[in-house]
Amino acid sequence: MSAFKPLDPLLHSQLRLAVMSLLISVEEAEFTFLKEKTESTAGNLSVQLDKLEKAGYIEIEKSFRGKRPLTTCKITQVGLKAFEAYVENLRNYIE
Amino acid sequence: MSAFKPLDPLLHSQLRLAVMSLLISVEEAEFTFLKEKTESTAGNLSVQLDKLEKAGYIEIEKSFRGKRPLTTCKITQVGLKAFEAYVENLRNYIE
DNA sequence: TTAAAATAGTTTATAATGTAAACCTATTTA
DNA sequence: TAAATAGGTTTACATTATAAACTATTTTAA
Repeated sequence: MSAFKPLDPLLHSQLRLAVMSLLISVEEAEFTFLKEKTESTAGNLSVQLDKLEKAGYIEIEKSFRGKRPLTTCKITQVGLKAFEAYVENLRNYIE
Repeated sequence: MSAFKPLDPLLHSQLRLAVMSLLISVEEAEFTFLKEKTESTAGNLSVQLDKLEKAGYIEIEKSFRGKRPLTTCKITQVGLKAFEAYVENLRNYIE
């Protein structure tokens, strides 16, 4: 019942979890927005977004706003499911 | 309000979190009990218990049961506070 | 008008971390 | 008495997280 199931290592990471948490509520967010909200460095954020994308948890779209590059992220269905499963699992550890 | 405060790295670890979770409910547990419940290897558990002890989150007592070594762990007040703070913080990420 | 600073990131190097394999010592069993 | 079991610890390795350094473009200041 309250067995400790493995916690998805992709989500059990402070910054990636914060990113997913944000993406769940806004459903589309810019790189700079995520950077500000998570108070992370750009380098760290860039790396972690890549990992989430490679896992299929988020989609990253690169475009331009005016003349400047613009990176936009949104959560996928796979990502949403994974997040929910992670939270459900985690509850057995903290409740 | 829902800022992402840093998650205590000592607790944001699958095995250590499971151990703390167990110790909160039983308040005294043997090495082998923790090993079984967490389904960890002895080596891994040994290392993680050391870290928790060095942080002052648990107390480890070594004795003998009959002729065999017996390692008993219990959570400290510091550990309890840290766990509660961790969980409180974590809620901002997952709720 | 060109040097400096800012924007929006990516790549790379490093340090920390988690994990299991290998190891140790004593005890029990065959 | 040899082999297996109990109860761990130490160590080596591979994975990670993180920030520093870097790239490329654009805006601002002198």
